[in-house]
Amino acid sequence: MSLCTRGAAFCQHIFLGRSGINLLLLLTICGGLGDMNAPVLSNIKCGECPIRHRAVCSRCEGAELDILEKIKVYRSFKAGEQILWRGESMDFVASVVSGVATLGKTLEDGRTQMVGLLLPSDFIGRPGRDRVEFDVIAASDVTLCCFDRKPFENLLLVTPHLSERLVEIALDELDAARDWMLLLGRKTAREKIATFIDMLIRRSSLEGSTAQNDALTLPLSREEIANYLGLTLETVSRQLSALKSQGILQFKDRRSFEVLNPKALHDISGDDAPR
Amino acid sequence: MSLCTRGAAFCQHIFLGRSGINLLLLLTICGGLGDMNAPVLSNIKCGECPIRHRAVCSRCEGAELDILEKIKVYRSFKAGEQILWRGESMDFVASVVSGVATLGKTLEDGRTQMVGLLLPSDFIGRPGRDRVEFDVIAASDVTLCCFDRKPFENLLLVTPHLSERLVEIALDELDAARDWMLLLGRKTAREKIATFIDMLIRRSSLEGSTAQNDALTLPLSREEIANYLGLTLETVSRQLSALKSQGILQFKDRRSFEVLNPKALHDISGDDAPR
DNA sequence: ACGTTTCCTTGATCTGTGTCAAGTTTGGCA
DNA sequence: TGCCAAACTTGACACAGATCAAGGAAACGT
Repeated sequence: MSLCTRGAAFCQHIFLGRSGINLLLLLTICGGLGDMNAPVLSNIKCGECPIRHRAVCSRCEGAELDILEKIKVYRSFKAGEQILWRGESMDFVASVVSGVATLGKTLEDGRTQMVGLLLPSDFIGRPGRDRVEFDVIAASDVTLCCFDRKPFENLLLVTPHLSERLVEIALDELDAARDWMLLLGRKTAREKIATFIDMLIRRSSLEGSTAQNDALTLPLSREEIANYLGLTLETVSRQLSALKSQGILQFKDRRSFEVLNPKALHDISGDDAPR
Repeated sequence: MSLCTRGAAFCQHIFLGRSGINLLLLLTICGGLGDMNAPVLSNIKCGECPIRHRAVCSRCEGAELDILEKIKVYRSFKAGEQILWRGESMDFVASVVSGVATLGKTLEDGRTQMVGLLLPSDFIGRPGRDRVEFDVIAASDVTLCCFDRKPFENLLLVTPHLSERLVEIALDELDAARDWMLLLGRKTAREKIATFIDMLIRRSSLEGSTAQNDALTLPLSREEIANYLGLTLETVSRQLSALKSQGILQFKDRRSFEVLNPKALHDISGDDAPR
């Protein structure tokens, strides 16, 4: 299926610039074949779901959870696959169960800026909006816990636990977006990189996972990091090398590394409290 | 009560070392004299309120409006006055009735980035959060329609028209923040200025006001524009001069100007559709 | 195992915007 | 009315980061 969606993207861009065709294909695929290349993980029981504590459903219990359990569908995407196109109407909302996805905007001439990073437990979609304002792309293999939009919106109306959490999530995103505006507008390349890694540390410590000795993995390629930070991939590479040669980071391979001096890193980031 | 909180914020800033003196003056004015210089406009009847059609109360009618009418208090601030301090607990929420306010974040060394611009009908404050994450400053004389936070939050719980609109507003802000991330991360100085003026045009055409022949007023100083766009004030000045000498803008004085060629301006902005 | 491709690093150079420094205009106030 | 401070403009120069270019290392398909 990943092949198909890519094909769709292709057609779309050639013929329409944006809209109809790929939707049709997407629909066919999802309805018809299911995810052939991207294995459809069988739905995990909500009770055993690894992202339950932070996801949109975190406040729901008992009967509410049973309903969600019934209408949810897991869906997987291969790394690089496009999950949603800008301007497309969005027929589902979802939580990220595993993997990393990016929200991106692009100028006509191809310059792109990432406007959000979706890590496990993050939410895609908004009540009352059916168009996405950006592209959503799987940065790694991604599994989503999807709900058809209409049923989900109906459920929202009668489930305060759900809508409350959703408002919270939206406001958190707004705060994050504003922090990022400060970064994009005023921080140096060095500060940007430090802030980014600092954020990875914070985020990974939140996931009650095995805090395996400060070992971390970059969820993005150099180019994607550049798009997230408003830099070029060369500058990202140089700054990472600088942090490495200063003994602040140590790389095991291109993607995984250890933070030898978290304090120094945070000082460089320019943010105040460790929060 | 606002006086006390301001006092607290004041001490904090003096001791932490960030732009002390003007705060002292500000305190004297606000605390000592009350808002003498900033005349408290007598409350306008909600029915006659100029921002009703877009503000948080826009969906309310009849009984709901009566309640709001009863708990609202107008409050005015002089240009330059600080309305809220970052980290301060926020004991009211408000709609901007007239004037312009800015949301700003500052790095330790004084670099600042504006993360939002509040024009008439825009809303300050969020349900479920009592701390502000940025400074709010009156860019011009400002009048706010304020509600004490607690009563307002209680009202939210029983007034779907209000909470729906509030969610909408939060999501609009999120979209705006993301557009701004693209601007900050990827646009050139020239494109930034063009986008900014383009936004002013759009915003002013929304206010059903007298569309007086494309005459517009910059709501911000050069330095404030620079902070909004992630530039320096010199660059802002140069880019405005460039647009002037290219016959795209014509200035009547430093703040008010006419757009001679809106099409060219929009093309420069790099955004796609005129929306 | 091999070639091919993709991703990453590093170097050399260029350029847009920041920085520093005068001037100039404007508006408020005595 | 004229002075003064604040706001703005303009110029000269510096520099962070972009761009252009070359090469290296890991991943992938055959």
